[in-house]
Amino acid sequence: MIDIQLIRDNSAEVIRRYEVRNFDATGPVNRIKELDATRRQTQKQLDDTLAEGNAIAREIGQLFKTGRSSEAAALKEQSLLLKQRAKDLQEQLDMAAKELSETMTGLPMLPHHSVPPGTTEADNEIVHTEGDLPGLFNNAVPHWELAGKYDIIDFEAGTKVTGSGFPIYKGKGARLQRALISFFLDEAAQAGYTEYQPPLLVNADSAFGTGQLPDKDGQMYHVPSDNLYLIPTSEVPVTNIFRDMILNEKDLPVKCTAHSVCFRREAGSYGKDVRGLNRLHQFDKVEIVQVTHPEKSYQALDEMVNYVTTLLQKLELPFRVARLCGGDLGFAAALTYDMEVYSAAQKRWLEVSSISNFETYQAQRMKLRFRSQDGKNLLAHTLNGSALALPRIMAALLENNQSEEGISIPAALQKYTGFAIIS
RNA sequence: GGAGAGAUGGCAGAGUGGUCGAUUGCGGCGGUCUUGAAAACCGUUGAGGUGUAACAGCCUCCGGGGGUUCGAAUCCCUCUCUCUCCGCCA
Repeated sequence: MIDIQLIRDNSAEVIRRYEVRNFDATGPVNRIKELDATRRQTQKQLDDTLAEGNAIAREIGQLFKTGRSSEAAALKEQSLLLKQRAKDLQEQLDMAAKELSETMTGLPMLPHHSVPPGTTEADNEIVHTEGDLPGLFNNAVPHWELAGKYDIIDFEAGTKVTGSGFPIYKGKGARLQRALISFFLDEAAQAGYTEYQPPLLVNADSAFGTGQLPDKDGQMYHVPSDNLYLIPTSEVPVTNIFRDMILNEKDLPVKCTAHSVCFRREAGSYGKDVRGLNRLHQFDKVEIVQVTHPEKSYQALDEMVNYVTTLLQKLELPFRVARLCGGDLGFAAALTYDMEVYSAAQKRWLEVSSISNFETYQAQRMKLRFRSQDGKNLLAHTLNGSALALPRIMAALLENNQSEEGISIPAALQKYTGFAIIS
């Protein structure tokens, strides 16, 4: 949710900035201005009515105290009239406030100035590429074949036990998965992130706070008997730890990391996107989350991109960094960098991390504030990124490191796996 | 799942229909004292909205929602959550 003050101050500028998302905000913005004015005006009338009622009630109290209760009848009648008027005004106010809130939450985050124009991922701006692009991988076998060859991931068993998109890792495959989780968590701890183990189910308030509800309702698994949602990412429980909080400025930035299993319904996905490990209903991910001072959030975003870069370097995977264009930018994000690794057999880039600055979008929804040095309560900025999502890292490791002898494990991981090769 | 108790400001804990946004203690902040610190003493200290040049003023909020009343933190209904006991159980 954007700050309504921006619309009050300069609505034309707001509309202009939305253009990079290919979004015409004229209608909603003008409606918001109307509703905002109505709301304030009605609020004033209501307050005055209530003030008058309070004065009369006090007066009646005095009459009772001094034993002149018989004189209160006229005042009581007047009070009842005011009460009815207040009720009507309250209804008007509620209607305006409700529509205002709905219209506000219907607006995506204002894009950062650096967001490039464009409509699809083809328009994303590649800001960095690193590592040897493996031309030598002409005979590379895709990971779903390697998985069977070395008996490390059983897709069929997963389909039988649950359904498609729920693979079962086995033997060295399971061990490699566990190694990656430990590696990522240890690295994050070293970079100053505090480790959390959050719940995998969240309530509706939390899902609203980070922006999954109401818009991405269908992407989450829902448990109706308890009205809880399986988390699509640990961003949801971790960021919501700070919901309805006023932090001290000196406690910023807050840096958290968490491993969790993630659940996504992925309704509407098909084809090569869902082959093998490319897109799953259940997968593991280590996430990093920051809550920062508004003036330092872009510095934090750069720091997070740099941090994920070091992970990919240690895993010796070729990768590139893309700044998402307006059309590809998520609803809640002001600026997002995608990190993509090259997958030798599929010969394409796989997104393994998405690092976003939400500015006040989530903070506004969850009332996450901090007390500044001059005593004001201001909205904080929230950011998060994958560091990293496991399945596609696994896919790239398998495909890129294959040889006649087997699949070699990057040096940085060997102390976690306890083996150097899968053969 | 069954029975009972409870939910008040950062925390602890009063308040049971009429200036109660709420006594008090702790904590926090500012000050006096001190070379400095501690102790002591004095003052200050919730959030949101509206309003103002800035103050002031006004409104709302005592877990959520609804009701009774001229007037509710206080009475009634309902939901949620927490605690204790029993049952079940990794």
